[in-house]
Amino acid sequence: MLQLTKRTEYGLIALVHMVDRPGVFVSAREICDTYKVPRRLLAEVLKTLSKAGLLASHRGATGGYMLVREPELTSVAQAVSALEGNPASSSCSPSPVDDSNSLFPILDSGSGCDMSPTCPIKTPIQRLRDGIWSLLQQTSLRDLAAPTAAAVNANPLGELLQSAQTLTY
Amino acid sequence: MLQLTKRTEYGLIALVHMVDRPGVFVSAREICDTYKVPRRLLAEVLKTLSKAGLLASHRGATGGYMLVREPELTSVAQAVSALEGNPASSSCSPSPVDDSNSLFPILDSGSGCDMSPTCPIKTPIQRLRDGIWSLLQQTSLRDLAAPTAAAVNANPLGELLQSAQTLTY
DNA sequence: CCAAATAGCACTGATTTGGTGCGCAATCAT
DNA sequence: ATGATTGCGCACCAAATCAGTGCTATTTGG
Repeated sequence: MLQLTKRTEYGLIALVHMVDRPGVFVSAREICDTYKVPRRLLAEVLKTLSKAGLLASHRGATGGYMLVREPELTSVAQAVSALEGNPASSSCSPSPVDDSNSLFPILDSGSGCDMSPTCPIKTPIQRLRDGIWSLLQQTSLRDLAAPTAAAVNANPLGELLQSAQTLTY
Repeated sequence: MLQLTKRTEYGLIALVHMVDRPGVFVSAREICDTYKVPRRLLAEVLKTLSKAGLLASHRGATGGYMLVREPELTSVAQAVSALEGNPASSSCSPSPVDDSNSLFPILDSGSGCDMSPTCPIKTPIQRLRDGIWSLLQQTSLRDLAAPTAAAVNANPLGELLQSAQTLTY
């Protein structure tokens, strides 16, 4: 489905939470106590984000996780890419890319579609995915945490988000 | 996963195919013979799109399916919405909307999140979804079939698609 | 009448997803 | 030192989703 998994949602919750706690290690306990997400699962998610290089971890009594980079330097796409498998493993997609340098395998182009050259939707589907992925790529954790007018304007999402309601919660 | 299902891909293939066959009923056989998609499954998909009001069907020997509206009046979002369940049934989402008038339940706002008011990602997640959905909404079958410069410019996807390669297949 | 096509219903196997159990290793406060 | 706290690694499970299929009935054009 065209939907973020719970794991990804939990991951984004955690990441956004850490945007407000720069420079300190935040434990999984603190996060799950705050947002009522399954502790064990959140731990798994944080572990993954850590292995993906988005978070730094520290063990021990006062341990936890911390953003490795500035919030504006980490994109939602990186989190999604880390938490959900390789999204390019679709029928109309290039063969799986093992290039660890590529954080966005879905963007890699190729010719692995078994329906080509007759498939009329190959490129369209890819364009669709590229569009979605671009959205995620160009949305930083900072944008996600507290979208300012500047962020909205500097971001391709901005136009789309103009009409989005800004809730106070 | 943040990915279109096979059903949706097949559906889009069929829809795009029909963009090039305006005014005539296209059989499932013709489509699956052309693009090598499972016949039985494609039939199921077309049935669904028909029930959703995107396609008109005609039974009998020369029967088949035909686009109900002009290709620019049907959005990818409508197809996705018809072929994949209600995408709003997520944790940070409003309760399922049974309003049949709303083709895009994901866009409906509400307060069904069981994590509010502490959840800091509720609105961000929704904005993300809204952004993705807006992309799909504002991409017509025409855009998908043969994106012209005009379509690209008139479409929010345009900016994102500028860098997308235009393959000849 | 027959062949071709959609409509309806039900079903299956494989994969993904959400979530958990448990022991080990590191680290800090006392 | 030592125990409490925290992350780490590995394996596991149940439910949901997904891709794909079987079969029959009904409509319709030639």
